[in-house]
Amino acid sequence: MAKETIAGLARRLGISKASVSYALNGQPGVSELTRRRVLDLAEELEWYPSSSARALSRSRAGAVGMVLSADPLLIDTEPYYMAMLAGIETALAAGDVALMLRMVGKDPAQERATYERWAGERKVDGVLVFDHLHDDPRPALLDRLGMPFVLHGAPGSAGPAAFSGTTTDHAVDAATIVRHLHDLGHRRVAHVSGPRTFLHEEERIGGVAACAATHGMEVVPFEGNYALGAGHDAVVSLLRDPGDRPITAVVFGNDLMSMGGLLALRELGLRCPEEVALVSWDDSLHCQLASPAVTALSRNPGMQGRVAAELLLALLETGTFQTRPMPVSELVVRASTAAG
Amino acid sequence: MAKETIAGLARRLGISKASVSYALNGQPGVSELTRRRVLDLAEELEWYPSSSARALSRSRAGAVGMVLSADPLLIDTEPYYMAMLAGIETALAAGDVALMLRMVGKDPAQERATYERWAGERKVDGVLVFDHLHDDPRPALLDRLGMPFVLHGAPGSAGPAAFSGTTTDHAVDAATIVRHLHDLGHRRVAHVSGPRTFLHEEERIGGVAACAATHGMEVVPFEGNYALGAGHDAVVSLLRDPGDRPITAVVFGNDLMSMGGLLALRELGLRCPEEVALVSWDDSLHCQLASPAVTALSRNPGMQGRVAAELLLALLETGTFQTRPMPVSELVVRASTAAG
DNA sequence: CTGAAAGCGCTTACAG
DNA sequence: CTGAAAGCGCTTACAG
Repeated sequence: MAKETIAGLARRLGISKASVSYALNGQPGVSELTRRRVLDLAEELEWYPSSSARALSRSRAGAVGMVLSADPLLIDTEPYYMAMLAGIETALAAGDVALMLRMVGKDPAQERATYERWAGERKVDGVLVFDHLHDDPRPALLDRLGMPFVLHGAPGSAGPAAFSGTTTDHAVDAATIVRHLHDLGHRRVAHVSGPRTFLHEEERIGGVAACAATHGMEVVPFEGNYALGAGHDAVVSLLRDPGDRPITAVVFGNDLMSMGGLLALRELGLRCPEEVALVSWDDSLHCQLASPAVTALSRNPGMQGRVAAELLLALLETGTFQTRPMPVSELVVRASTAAG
Repeated sequence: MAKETIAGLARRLGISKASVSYALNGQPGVSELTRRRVLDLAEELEWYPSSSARALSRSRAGAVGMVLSADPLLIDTEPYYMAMLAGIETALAAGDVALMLRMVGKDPAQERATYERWAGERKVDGVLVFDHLHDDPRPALLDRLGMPFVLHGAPGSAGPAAFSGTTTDHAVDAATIVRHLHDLGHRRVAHVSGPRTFLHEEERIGGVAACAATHGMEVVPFEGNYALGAGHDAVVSLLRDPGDRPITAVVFGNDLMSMGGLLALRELGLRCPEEVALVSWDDSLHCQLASPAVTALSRNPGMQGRVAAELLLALLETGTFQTRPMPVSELVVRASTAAG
């Protein structure tokens, strides 16, 4: 079949291209009868307007982009991403916007190059950006490029921002975790965080320290990189040599590090939770399946993704910035912090 | 900055739009000097050609699509998808083609509607299709739509196909697993497969049965749905009441069902591997982290995704169908099948 | 409510 | 090697 066009429909119906266009887009300027005839014919022919022609004349791509910048090591194992993606796609599909996905390594230059290219080619109308960094160059870059964006996961401590984003109050989450450990009698705990270049990790570290101080607890910080091995190494270096005041609980920045920590405890012959309790800052199937199952903060990545996507759609629609705080996370208590 | 166009570049350089276009696209028809001046100016201005204008005039979207049609339950937990996605994106990025991602529920109508829409709008130049089904309606649909596609994971038994695809010889993989269990002394095993609507599951079931027969082993089949609960329920119903000839090993169609099976064994008080051995048809971090760690077939989803994407790029480039067999999978032996 | 026309920003024969 | 022009398939003021 030769590809049908709007001109073809117009000819068949004996009307002008403009009328067909108005009818299709719900614009005024056509009678209801004409509109119906157009819509019926389009359906009968299984015809859809060309996305590139539409994009060109509207100066709107009808798609948004997302760069997944992550360690190849993590990308295929971190369940958080996939859950968030599902939420994002759900919201975008509802708004009739397509998702363009790009995966690059941990090299920040590649992420920036992708944004420059997308902006130059007008390939996407906006982007979703993740993990607010210290001195994050991306907001300024995207502003310069005229590319609308939503920053997902900015720390809650930031004031009214010059851009759209979801925020999480990590200090509250930190307090939830610390209080839980305090209630169980822990007085000296370790906090194995992700890299401090992430603002949310800064906020978590501060939150854990502050809440611990309030409760007269001591915190030993350890900076990891979210990989399994980092959790393992952290536990080995923190717990191999207990000393006189041993650490009795470890809080991990994500589920993979928690799993690494669990493996290390086994190697060291330390029993969990009797000798060392574990808490993960992200919940996932890994935490549920581990033995002992790991107590974890349930952060609902699917919902977070959905909200971030909705903010982006709203930004594209109305041009106004919005900041939307995520609900406080819930701690799912499992065997790894069972009362000793 | 007002958005630069090809006309603007031409004016600045005092040449025609055509020359600029030829220079950018590596076409003959411009002097080397002119080409350099164009390229240099484009770089200086950080200018890229508009993707929609290009798509419209070339009748080529510069993107391919992928519909992830899966249970919401599985989508956020099945690591196989994410790994494959990474491989796909790697290949596409190298070919300068964008990836359009769409997630829909398990409803096949939604997947088909997406293809119809994409074809009508000429939003993508081709699609990647997964999981060859019995009487799969998708190849015929895509042919009718004139949409090039690659079918990933067709069974190896199919003859020279009328379309491009990667194939896996599941019978060989089945034999690898069955022989391993036979060597360990197992004579009565269960095979908890995925749905039989998938051709590859048919082939696996047949392969397991055939190889077992050769070795004088008995196989109890059980049809699952790849979800954690299915693995759990299978083990409960197969092993709760051992009888006189108990099942001593269970083969699961994917990692999630394996994990469910492991949980069920624990509940039933059956020791693994001493009383019941476990094998998973997919490897993942779950298999590595489980205790006992689960013996699994390592299928390299990243490589599979990469090859499928390369086939699609080749198809778009040359228009010729290719079938590419995947290498035989390797069995990673872990504690769940340790010699009793 | 309808039609003729310009415009979105490229690519590509076709003359020179 | 270069320039003027048509075309890709829509949208959208502008007249009627």
